[in-house]
Formats: sequence, C-alpha cells, structure tokens
Amino acid sequence: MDERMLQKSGSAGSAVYQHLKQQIVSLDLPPGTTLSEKEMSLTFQVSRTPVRESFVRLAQEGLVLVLPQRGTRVSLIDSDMVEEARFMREQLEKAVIRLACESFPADRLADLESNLTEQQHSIQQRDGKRMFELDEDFHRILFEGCRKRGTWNTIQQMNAHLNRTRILWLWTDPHWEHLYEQHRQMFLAVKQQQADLAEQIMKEHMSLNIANLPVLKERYPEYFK
Amino acid sequence: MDERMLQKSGSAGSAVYQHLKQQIVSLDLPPGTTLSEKEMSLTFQVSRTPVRESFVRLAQEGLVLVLPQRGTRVSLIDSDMVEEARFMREQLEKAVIRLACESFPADRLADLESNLTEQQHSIQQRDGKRMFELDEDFHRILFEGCRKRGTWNTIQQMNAHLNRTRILWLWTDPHWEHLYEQHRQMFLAVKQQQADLAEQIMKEHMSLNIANLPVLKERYPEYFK
DNA sequence: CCTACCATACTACCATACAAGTATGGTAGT
DNA sequence: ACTACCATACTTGTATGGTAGTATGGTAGG
Repeated sequence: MDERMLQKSGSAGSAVYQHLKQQIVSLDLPPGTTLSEKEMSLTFQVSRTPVRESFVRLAQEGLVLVLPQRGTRVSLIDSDMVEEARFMREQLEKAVIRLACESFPADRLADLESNLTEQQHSIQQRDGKRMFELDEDFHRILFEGCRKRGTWNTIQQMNAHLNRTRILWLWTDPHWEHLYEQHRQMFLAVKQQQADLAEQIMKEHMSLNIANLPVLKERYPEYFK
Repeated sequence: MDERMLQKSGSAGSAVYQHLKQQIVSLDLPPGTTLSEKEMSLTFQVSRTPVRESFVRLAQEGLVLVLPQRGTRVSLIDSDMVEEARFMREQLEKAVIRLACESFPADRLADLESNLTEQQHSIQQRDGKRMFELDEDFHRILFEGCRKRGTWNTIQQMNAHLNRTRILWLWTDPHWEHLYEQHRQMFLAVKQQQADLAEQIMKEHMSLNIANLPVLKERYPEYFK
C-alpha cells in the first residue's frame, strides 16, 4: 500500500476499502469477480487484517458477498434492488427539488450553473467518466443545498446497484445530451421557483434509469442475479 | 460468547455486532458510552478480532465513533440526522402507503390486522418495549407488502438516530393510544384504498416524531451532539 | 468406463503478539 | 507553588500463525 494513499485515507484498511469500492462501482471489478483476502493482501502490500476489514465494510453495503470458508466475490447486480434504488431516488429527489424551489442558497445555485458548464465541456470532449461524476455532483449539490447531505449519503448505499447499471447503459448508448438538457431545465426551474415543473422533470429524469434494464440483462447476463 | 448465540448469528463477529447494535438502539448503552475492544472481548469471551469487526460495522452505520488510538464510543444523537431521518421516512412512507392503497397482498393485510390486535394487547399490559417492536413491524409489513424490503432496510441505517429519540420521548410521555389510533386509521385507509387519506395520516404520523425534540435535548443534554 | 473416496490446496475465521499513537499522573527542576 | 517533562498504562492499528470448513482433482475399487 502506497504511503501517500495511506495518509489520504487515514489507515490501510480505509485505503483498501476506498480503492476496492471505486473499482467495483466503476465496473473495473465486474460483478462475480472473486476476491480472496490473501490475493488482495499481496496486491496492496498489506496484511490480511486490513483487507478483511475492507471486506466487512463492503459486505455491509452489499457490494461484495462473503461466503464463509468458501470465498468472497463482487456481488451480482440485483434487478429488484436496482428498481428499489430508483424508487427511493425518485421519491427523495422529487421532495428535495421541491424544497430547492422554495429556498436555495445563492452560492450553491452558482455551483449548479458552473457544473452545467463543465457538463457541456465534458460532452464536447466525449469524456464519459467525467460526465458521470458531474451528473452525480449535480444531484449531490441539490441535496446539500437543502441541508440533506445525510440523506444523499444514505441513498448512496443502494445506489451502488443502480449506478452499475447506469454505467452499463452508458457503455451501449451514451445519451449525455438528453441528460444535460434535463439538468439544465431543472436548474432553471429551481432558479425560477417552479416547483411543479421541477418535480415533473425530475420524475422523468429518474425514470430514464430503469427503462433499458431488460436490454442490459440480455446483453450482460453474467453480471445479473 | 455463548454457543447458542454464535450458532444463531453464524459467526462470533456477527453475534457481537447484533448484540451491541441492539443495546445501542435500545439505549441500554447510552450515547457517549466508551466501549474499547479489549473490554468487549472480555465480556463476550472472544478475542479482539471479532469485536473489532463489529466495531467496523457499527461505525459504518454511524452507531459508534472510532477515534484512532484514542477510543471508541457510542455516537451521540445528531439532531440534524434525526430530522433528516424523519424527512426520509416521511417521503418514502407516504409513497409506499400510496402503493399499498393500489394493491396489497391479502395475507399481508391480515398480518397488519393481527399486528393491530397485538398492539391493543400490549397497550393494556403497559408493555412499552413490545409496543415499540410492533410499531416497527407495522411499518415494515407495509414496505414488504409493496415489495420494498430493501428500501426499508436502507432506512434503518439513519433510523438509528431517530429511533433513539423516539425511545427517549416514550420514556417521558407514553402516548401509545394516539399511535395505535393512527395505525388503525392507516390500516382502514389501505383496506378501502383511500390513497389521499392514507398519505395524509401517514404525514401526521411521521410529524409526531420530531415535535418534541427540543424538549428532549433539554432533558437529556448529555445524549445529544 | 464409472463411481466412491481421499489427499491436497484453497477459503474465511479467530486468537495472539507486536507496533504506534494518546491520555494521565507523578516527579524533578525552577 | 508552578511548570515542563517523562514513564506508564491505556487505546486502536497491523501482522501472522493456526483452525475449521469447502472445492477439486487424482486414484483405487467395482
């Protein structure tokens, strides 16, 4: 484990955890991959203890599945969990954007606007990875502006399943322009305090994530439960 | 660690985890209590390793706070987290009970009814602890009947903070009759598929949890952040 | 050729020893 | 009396050896 990385994360266990989580959510470690404490301890150059600690945390979030005395593997994407995550996000994001339409800090509104500018940039440069991050940031800023940061963090738990399907979908059909347009309209609705409009767009925005799930299950059957 | 308990939970680590979690949420271990791996390993008669594993899991849920090289203590109740948990539950429970009004399995509806009967029983017997469990069960059945079990589980994370305040409140003012009446009305609304009515009662039901927070902070200041 | 068995090489789980950071109380020096 | 220092007894973090359960491949027996 690199020293800089350790300092950033505070402990070896946290560093391994963050590294693995990033790789799992980005599908760098595809669903079904077997992990094993020993193997990871060798690649990260730490003992099995911090690796085991990271496995415990990942299992708690449903990102890996630990089978006692048999092995540990990256959890398959659960279609039901994907739909539930979408459901949760729809309800909470609709409620939050209504709050945002009532009152939203000016500086956070500015953050949204600069985020949109960066989105345009990333689309022009065909930088899908950056665009995905900006998408996440856009919604996170909405939550934070409404003082609902903890809610956003809680959503992230189940979001792991949803996000992995979103990445799969974007592999097959990068439809960034459509997403950007929705983001822009939501920004304007918040700025002009049009709650009903904002909620409606958000509802459609969230519905996008689920429509193509059957297609993905057919194209990547080995990734799904 | 008792052998029966170990068999029930699968591993020593899980057993310690479940035990501590139950004690924390029930305020048997009050907020601020220092824990220490060594101490717990002695009381549970296991080594530090499974105890440490349980600490990691509890920290992941925000139930304990681990300060490296200094100690571990039961996390104080965070007022902001309590309000956010209430917010999350309100949005999700409103959406779920609307779904329930559209369609709800007959056997689960029967479960709700028998749950209500048990609630009456527990109120007569002044069994607050049992009543609290039944309250939780009532809402869990609603989620499960709508195939939103994962959503319920996710809520539980943040619910730890909310539930601890609810217990404090019920220590000072056991108002079980009022809660029972709301539960009964929600049951009838679901049965008669009156979505708007059900949502309205649920909204009031969720609002109860937050009103007396300032009073509790004044009465138990050492429990809050 | 097929089947039952067993040695072997994995796995996660647990106990233990050591390392490193921190709080605390006593003591020497001013 | 007060302050600076340090030994000591804590704490969590990490490394490692051993245990028990499981999958697998080869082998002996039918």
